[in-house]
Amino acid sequence: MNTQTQFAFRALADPTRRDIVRMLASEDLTIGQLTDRFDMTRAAVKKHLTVLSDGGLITVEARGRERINRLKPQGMAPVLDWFSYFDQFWDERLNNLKEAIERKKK
Amino acid sequence: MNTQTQFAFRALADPTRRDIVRMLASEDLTIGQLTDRFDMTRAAVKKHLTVLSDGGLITVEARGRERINRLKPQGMAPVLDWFSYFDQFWDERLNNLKEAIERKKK
DNA sequence: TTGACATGATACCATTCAGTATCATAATAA
DNA sequence: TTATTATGATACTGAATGGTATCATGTCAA
Repeated sequence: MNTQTQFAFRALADPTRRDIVRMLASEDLTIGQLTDRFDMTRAAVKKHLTVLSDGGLITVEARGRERINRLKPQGMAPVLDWFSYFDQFWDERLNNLKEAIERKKK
Repeated sequence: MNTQTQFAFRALADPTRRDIVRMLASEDLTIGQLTDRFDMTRAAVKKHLTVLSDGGLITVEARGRERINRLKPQGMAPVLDWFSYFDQFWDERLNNLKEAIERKKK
């Protein structure tokens, strides 16, 4: 039903795209700079960036002949909103999850 | 790198599987019961359940000739944990979800 | 025991997907 | 201007994916 949610989930389903998202969390990067960090062609990276853009997870700003790819954190909202559906079950069924997150934070 | 994280993300990337997860949040269901709720064959539902099981999101318990599919909320931990990397970027809405999780942890 | 029921498993099909190769275009530098 | 650089776009390929059809197996009920 909600295509935005679906596009965001789909964008995050690929490990390369999740890596890109993490990289863009640290700094804005051009396609060329991102390509340097992966073992694949620029065209492949560009495709991933298109999927991420469709998923609302990044924005692209043209600067001269370069394209600055920037993380758009709000794009993760639909995904986390989906998880919030489970709030009502949190106490009964997600106790272990909370503990797992807490444990990893220490 | 982390195959469990990848399997969980992949399992949640399909809208039918996310629907199944929501249904199982309300009640445990057999394959037949789930099939009644979708417009696809039992074999297709079974495949989705296998993917969800691989992703650690459900458990299956044999009871007689039936298979009880049960939500395994801890399976979402790897996914939410991945998101926690972006703590610094979360806006208010996303923080609210996170705080709701934290609160219920106490 | 026998038949019906719930599921498992496999083969097959169409589509999507991740990736490459290749060529075109726009901007920068010499 | 001309060469180089950064990117866009398209066609193609192999693998994965979502789905169906079909048959086998185990369990329950009469």
